Amino acid sequence: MSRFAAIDDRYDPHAIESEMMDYWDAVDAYEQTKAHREGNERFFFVDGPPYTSGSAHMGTTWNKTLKDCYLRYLRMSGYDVTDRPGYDMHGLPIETRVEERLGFENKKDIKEFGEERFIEECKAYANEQLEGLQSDFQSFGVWMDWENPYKSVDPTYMEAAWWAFAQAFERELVDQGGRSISQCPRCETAIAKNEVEYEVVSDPSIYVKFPLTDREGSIVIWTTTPWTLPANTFVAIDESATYQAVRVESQSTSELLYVEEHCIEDVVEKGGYDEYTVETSFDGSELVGWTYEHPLAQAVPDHPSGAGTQQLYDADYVEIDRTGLVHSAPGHGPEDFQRAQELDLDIVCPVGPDGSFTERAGRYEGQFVKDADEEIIADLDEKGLLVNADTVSHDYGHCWRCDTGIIQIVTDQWFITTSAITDEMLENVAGTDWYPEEARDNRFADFVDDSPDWNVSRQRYWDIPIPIWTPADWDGDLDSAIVIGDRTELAQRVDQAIDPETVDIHKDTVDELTITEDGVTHTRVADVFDVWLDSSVASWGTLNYPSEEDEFDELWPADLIIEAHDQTRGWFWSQLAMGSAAVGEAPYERVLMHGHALMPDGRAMSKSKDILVDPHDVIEEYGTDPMRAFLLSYTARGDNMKFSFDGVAEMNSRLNILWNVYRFSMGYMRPDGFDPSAVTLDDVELAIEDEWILSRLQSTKRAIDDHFEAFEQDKALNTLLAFFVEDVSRYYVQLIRDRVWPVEQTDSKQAAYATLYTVLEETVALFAPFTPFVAETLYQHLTGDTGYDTVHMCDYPEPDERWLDTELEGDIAICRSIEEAGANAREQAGRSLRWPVDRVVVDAESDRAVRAVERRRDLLAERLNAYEIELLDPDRSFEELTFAATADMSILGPTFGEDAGRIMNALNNANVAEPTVEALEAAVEDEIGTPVELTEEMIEIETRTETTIGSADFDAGIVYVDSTLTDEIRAEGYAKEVVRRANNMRGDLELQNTQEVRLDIQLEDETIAEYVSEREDIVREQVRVTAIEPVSDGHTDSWELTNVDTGEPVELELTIDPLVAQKATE
RNA sequence: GGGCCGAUAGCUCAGUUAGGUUGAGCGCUCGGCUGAUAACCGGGAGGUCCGCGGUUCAAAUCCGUGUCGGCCCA
Repeated sequence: MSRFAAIDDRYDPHAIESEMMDYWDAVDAYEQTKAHREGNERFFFVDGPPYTSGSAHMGTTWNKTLKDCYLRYLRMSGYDVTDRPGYDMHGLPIETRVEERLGFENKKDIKEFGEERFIEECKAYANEQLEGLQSDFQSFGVWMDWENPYKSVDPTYMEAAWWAFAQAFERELVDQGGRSISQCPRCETAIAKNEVEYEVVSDPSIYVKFPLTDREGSIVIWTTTPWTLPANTFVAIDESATYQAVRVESQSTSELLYVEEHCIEDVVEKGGYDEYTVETSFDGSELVGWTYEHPLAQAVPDHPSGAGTQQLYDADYVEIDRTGLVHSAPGHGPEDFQRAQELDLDIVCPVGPDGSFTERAGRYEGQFVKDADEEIIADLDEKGLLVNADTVSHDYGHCWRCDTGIIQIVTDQWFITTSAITDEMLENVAGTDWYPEEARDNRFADFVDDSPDWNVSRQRYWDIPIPIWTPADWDGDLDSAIVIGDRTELAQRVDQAIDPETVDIHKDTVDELTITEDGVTHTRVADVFDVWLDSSVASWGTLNYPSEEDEFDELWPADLIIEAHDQTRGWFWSQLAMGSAAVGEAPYERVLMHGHALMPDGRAMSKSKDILVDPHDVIEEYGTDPMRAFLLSYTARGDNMKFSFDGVAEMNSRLNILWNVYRFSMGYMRPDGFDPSAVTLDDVELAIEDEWILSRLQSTKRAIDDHFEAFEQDKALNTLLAFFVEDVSRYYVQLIRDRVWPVEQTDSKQAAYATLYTVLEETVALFAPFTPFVAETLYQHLTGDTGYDTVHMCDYPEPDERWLDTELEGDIAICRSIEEAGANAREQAGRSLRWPVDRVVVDAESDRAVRAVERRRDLLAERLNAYEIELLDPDRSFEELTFAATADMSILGPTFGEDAGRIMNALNNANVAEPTVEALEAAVEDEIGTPVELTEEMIEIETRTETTIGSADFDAGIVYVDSTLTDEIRAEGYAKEVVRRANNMRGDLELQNTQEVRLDIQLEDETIAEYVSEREDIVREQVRVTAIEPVSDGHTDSWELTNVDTGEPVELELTIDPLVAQKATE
């Protein structure tokens, strides 16, 4: 592309995005960019693998966009960055999708279909989904190593999990045995607590009497799961609570019930008893050891009945709620299980993996547990043990995939005993840096501290097989179990001949393999891993460890990971647990934890409920760069992001300003043949505004660097946008228009071009990590064949002290606030900026402001269109004014205490003729009725004018605009009115900038015509007029001016004739 | 039920570490410019700082409490 080639009139994100995609492909931009940094310092980033189900949602889009922004930034900063994307492709969610697809209802269907075929179907499904995600991510402009993603289903990766598990086993952090787990009865597998989703459902709510066997009466318990009563083993109470024996009576009966004292009324009401009397009080501790009869003793003859069962025990999970006595079934609930282990009680679970009662459940055998509730309640009623039966709406856990209500049962599972290394994990966490920092200390550390052992086994098909082989009739002794750490070891030890390079190690393959050692044949345990274990090994799996060792030795642990806050329970935790268990270290050093993408109204997005914003729709409507800019302009440090279409549109319009500034610049540089390599900043004499914008550029780069260092890409982007929109577009470009307009190649013009070029070239590079498409387009147009093939090969621009001048920046900041006030004052005076004013008076209150005005008087005069700038230093003030004051509360407050507020108001309202403390004291006394003693520190005096002169405050003073008319002003003003109309016509005629014309001016008012002719020079220069003369064959238009003195309308007719010769050269 | 995070202009967010009269962008509105022109620029109006209570001369800011939203855990 040739330098300064014309760009489209309008910023069209879609057009440039598809153009740049093709361009990047054509020049191998990504590959070149990576090669460019090869051999530099390495940066090890690990991509948290998205799950391969469905297409990318807004949360994933935000996540990947953040990653892309930081990776591009790091690469431009010189690092050789690892950027291998990953995909989490195993697990129950994919199994259930495939089951749905095949029309399966439960595990039996899978067995009939064949495990091997089912696994193939899962693999095909996961790969299909992966393709969709890859192309989504690419369309978001994300640059990662798409040719070479890590996939959790590749044997090389699966081996990383085997290796880690074997390490943990060697460190004696693996255990096997019965535990209370959450079971999905449809999927027939244990599911992790974090896979349980809560939904409000209606369940039975029953109060049941358990008759005491060593004394009169019954204890009362409450439960929402009648089906757990067959497994009742003990009842828990709170030792420190007070329980009471209550005599309850109704028409025919009178009986004694034991409940916690605060629960009596509720139980009496529920039982429908007419009267009650409290007979005795007991400390909770007195109840321990009481015995009762199992409430379903007849229906369930084989109920838990070992030593110590059907007794009352203290337990810390008891809440004073309902009855204060808690039915405990260690075969179901995890807390009950744990307490029963402590108490050495029998643990009985009469429920199978499919949720139906086993023979130990007696009469209920074969029924699905929830279906048996009704019969159990009826049986209790029949025996007179039911106090009350009702229903309750509450949150109940459901399977995350198939939405079936989960049940708690005790089954044999494999664990990594993370609870044994809690301290080590906490120590490892302390060594990591989190952004935001509080997330680590408040949220993550708490979670780590509380986390129980990690159940890593699942009774399913589509995941990494647990690499454990055990002898027939294994007794549970871990010493006789064989754990395999990789494929090479597998090939060496199994009885069958396999090739470690090609063997697939999914369940269907490894289940066939046996290991015979010392005459004993071992077979593999049937379970597969929890899918969370897959991604927990990503930090070495992504480096192909253990099959390749070099990269692991050099890079591990990860320098950075970037994920959302829901990963505290997920990937942040699982990686820490696995790293700690296998290697004793955290696998990451820095964590950037962002929030969730919410709906515009603040609701959570939910695909299943069809509450979502689809990134594809956003891209289609606004384009990728505006979407990226929007996403990146939000803080990535913990907070959620409310998606906003208006926000994306806003970014679109900012990028449009970017586009227009480049178009404006190149529109002059091109015809002038400006050559940036021949004319550099060192070759020209810079004007004050050139020096200023160059300094602003340095300050901006410095701020952006600081923000990136702190993982505040939002502030970096907002700083950059503010610089470009406010400093470059709104100020610098406005200031240099007059310098680049003349046809002549002036030194001033060259200086402006050299400056502008520097600013533009560095700015596109600064934008590159945020909005790669528009940055690339503008870079290519700007540099043509002289630059890199892609802007992403540039070094990220660094501040250059040589151009930094903070004093000048301060001056201009003050001048701009004076200009702003001046504009305001002009509005009051009713004089538009096109008309010059005789004088502007700046009443400066600070020495800093005085210095700025003294030094930048010319600039101010030009910007304010004033013939003269009059400066009043802090000692002097503008006559014809009254004065007011602003209170300084930091002094007023401590001095006057509770009166300070009233005095402040009085001061703020005061209007006095002299700027003295005495005058203000009088005014304040007048208002509040009591005398006060003020000092100068308490107040800041300001002026107020009531004359026709316009005035307005700025940060450090007041600006007055004197709009008195003079003939000189009239002449210039009317001439500019003509210029405006003439140039309007040039625009209508679509004349080129350099096109010269002849102009005929017809004004009906002779006085005004006289004024215009006085300043013909202005018209000639600003309309590129060669001659002002009668024109017979031009384009004519008529206008209405206003007579500034009378307000009367004045007729103006202009005729323009473009010169033919000029046309030809254009 | 518990932990963490959040609530400030019509919208999106700063300001809370360190108490001292609440800011920006967008939108709205009025205007300017008319050589970036379906662009660009300026002025203005918009606030119970979620409610209640407390500490303090003074609270958006500190403390307590409630409500609503998000994440996590039960």
